Amino acid sequence: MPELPEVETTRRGIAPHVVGKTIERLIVREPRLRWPVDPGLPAMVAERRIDSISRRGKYLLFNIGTGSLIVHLGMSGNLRIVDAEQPAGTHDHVDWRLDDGTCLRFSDPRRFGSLLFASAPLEHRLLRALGPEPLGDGFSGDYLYDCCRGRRTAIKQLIMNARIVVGVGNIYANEALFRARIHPFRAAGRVSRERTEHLVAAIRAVLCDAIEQGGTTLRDFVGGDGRPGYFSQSLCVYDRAGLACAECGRAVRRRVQGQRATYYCVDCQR
DNA sequence: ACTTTAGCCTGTCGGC
DNA sequence: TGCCGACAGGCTAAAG
Repeated sequence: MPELPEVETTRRGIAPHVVGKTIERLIVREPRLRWPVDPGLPAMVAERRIDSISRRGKYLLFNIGTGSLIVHLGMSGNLRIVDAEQPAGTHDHVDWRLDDGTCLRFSDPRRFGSLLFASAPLEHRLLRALGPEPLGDGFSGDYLYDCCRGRRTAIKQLIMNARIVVGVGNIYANEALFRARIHPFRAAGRVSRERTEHLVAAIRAVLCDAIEQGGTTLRDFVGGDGRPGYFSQSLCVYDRAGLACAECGRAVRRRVQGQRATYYCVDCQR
């Protein structure tokens, strides 16, 4: 499941193979993604040089002279460098054919991913209202504390809200709350100033650790080089219902919160 | 203004 | 062996 560390791992994996090269042809085999891919998109990017690949939250931006090609991996998407001769499989929806023969392939079984073009990507409807980057200066204990004021929503749901902070999905929200020893169901407005500081530090730490380990592979995530991520081995609570908490030994609890699984330690998290 | 819910998709897995 | 329902989940839009 691509969250920020997986997207960043992908970015780092593919950048050396595509930056500085020119898109000879963009092949869209399946336009039915999260939003239908604009039929005019291949023409808009053809013959353009990829100057850089940047990331905003979970979006990857292929910066070409006239704007950016925006890619979101959804929950099952991946981008890989493949041999152009390799036949496309059922879920290989898009190919970037580059001028030196390199082929970048977008594969996404569940088709929750997206592919769009914007001349000013940060002003695009989907990116405009995003909160600060969790690893940037805009995300601080003060900021998060301000966001929590008067909110009755659970702290876990608040940190997963991309308008508050980007890139924190279910896995890392669970892990960060465990590290910060905060109960996921606690009302955001009842988290102390000191604890929001800890939470910010925990979110940063868990994301950095995951990036260092190439992301988390649960079933099918692979980076741009096709290798899985190893952070799964470092998970303390996620997907560990019934197993012993690494801190106190008590069984990790699983509860459904807002349609998604929440894992936590009843003793360690308050 | 905030909070909740439905919906988009398909592969995988447990139960029968 | 095969069928079926539940589950996985980021994100938006609409409803409450």
